[in-house]
Amino acid sequence: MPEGHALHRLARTLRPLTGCQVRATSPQGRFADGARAIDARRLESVEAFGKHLLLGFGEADVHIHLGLAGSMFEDDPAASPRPGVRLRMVFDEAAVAWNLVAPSRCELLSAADREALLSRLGPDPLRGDDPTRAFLRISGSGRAIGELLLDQNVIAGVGNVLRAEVLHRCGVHPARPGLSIRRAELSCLWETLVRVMDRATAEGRIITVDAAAGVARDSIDESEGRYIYKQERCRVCGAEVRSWPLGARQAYACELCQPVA
DNA sequence: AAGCGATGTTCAT
DNA sequence: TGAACCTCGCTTA
Repeated sequence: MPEGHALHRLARTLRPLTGCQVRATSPQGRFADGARAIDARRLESVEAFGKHLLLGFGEADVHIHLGLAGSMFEDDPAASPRPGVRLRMVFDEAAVAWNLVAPSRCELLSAADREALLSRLGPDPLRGDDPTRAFLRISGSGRAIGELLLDQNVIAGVGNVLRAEVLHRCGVHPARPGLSIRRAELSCLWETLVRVMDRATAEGRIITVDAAAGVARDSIDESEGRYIYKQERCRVCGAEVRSWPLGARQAYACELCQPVA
């Protein structure tokens, strides 16, 4: 289940296929027209912006958003795809096939559509973007920082796990209004996002707790690799973690490490 | 076998 | 503010 790092990781994996010709189909049928439109074209570009993946095929981009349940996986070009595959792209020159399952979005975008999408997204910590715009949005808003972080137009790529972990790392309570967040806290939030998301892109999962001495990082269980998300107790101070709905998702906070004032 | 939640978003009310 | 949607895996029976 993908936050921004998963899409950037996917983009990194797919990018070497640039230049290859595609055979595109929609076994499930719901992207039949789109598959026909890109069939036999060459993949020209692969880019991730926040949680959005854009595959350039000539004049149109395929726009993929995995949503909550979507995934992409690789298999053998000779394998018969399962019926639920929305888009299957076979790259014969690379002897590989890529399958898209259960996306919330899979559509063709014109250049204008692409521009419209990108212009509304906030800066992306994984693209080396300048955070100034995000800082201004937050400083000027009375909405809770926990809501603002999930707003893709404020910062692109942050999901519920990153929200919880980054606010905790920086000692910022999710319910504090954006305009109460101090400059140093804004910088901390952005720098922590960059660091955690870079690492998550490399490792394929969001692990924020450092490995103990002598413990191989690979052996850290995902649920134990986080300070607060879905934890019963804060992994820094041991206090009970409070959890409540905020901005349509469940927020988590340690009221000792993240004072409301 | 059935139900529910999940790292997400959009649309309807 | 809430429901719908996409799929899968985990829990519950």
